[in-house]
Amino acid sequence: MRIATWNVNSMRARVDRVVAFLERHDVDVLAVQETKCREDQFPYSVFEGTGYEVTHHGLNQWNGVAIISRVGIEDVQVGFAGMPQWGDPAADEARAISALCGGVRVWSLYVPNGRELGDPHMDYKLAWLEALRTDAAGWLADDANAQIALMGDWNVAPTDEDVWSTEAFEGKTHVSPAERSAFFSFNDAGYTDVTREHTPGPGTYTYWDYTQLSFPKKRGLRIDFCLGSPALANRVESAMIDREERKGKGASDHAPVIVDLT
DNA sequence: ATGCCTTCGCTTCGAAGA
Repeated sequence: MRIATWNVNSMRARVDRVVAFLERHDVDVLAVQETKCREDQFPYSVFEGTGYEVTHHGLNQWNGVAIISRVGIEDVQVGFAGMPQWGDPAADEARAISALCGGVRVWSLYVPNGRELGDPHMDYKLAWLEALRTDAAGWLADDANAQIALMGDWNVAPTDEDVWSTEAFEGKTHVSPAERSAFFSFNDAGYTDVTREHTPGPGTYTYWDYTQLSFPKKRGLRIDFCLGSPALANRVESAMIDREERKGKGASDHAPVIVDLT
């Protein structure tokens, strides 16, 4: 089985690329982030006849997460227990959706950006990760053999190797000790990044800013990951980042990450 | 070995992205 995650930066603007990507790589399950649309705006009709089912959660033009699967979509869950809220008045954001796909509990996660160190959005980001970690630890406590894939845009570059320039990111979000600690705390909860050993760095990224020729200049970040429970990690045969998808007109600023399971 | 930012909704510029 082949699973993948991709921050598409608008499903409506990118739907043709998404369908082509699924076909080109023979993907079974795709976790999508930043659909940037409401339910009534999601291009469901494009997926009719492709053999894929879709579940989507979107509230407005921001965020939005979906799962596209041809191996079934069962027991859909929107958000997670204790998920922090944002805004005034505080409200849930569309940053997490989950479904059972071919025996794997697949999560599509869009971790809050953080914006700036010291910004309230950074507190929100850290609280969001902490709440998710607590929940995710509980899922394994309930069933140590569960196959769980925490896939998405984590908005954290876990190591210095995951940033094109540590100097350029001095004092910036995505690389702070607090964010990296929050990311690695998932290891203590029983989840490991299943992609890195198959996509070694340095210079291996999943995101390149649209501005200043970041992609051709190889100025990127590695921030999109699949964290697997022990039972899922044991099934991982390989992983790859589809850099080709970042090229050309109409590309997302993120590249898809693909994981092959036995 | 790719191309100088893109998306959305609408105060057609501003907010958000990272």
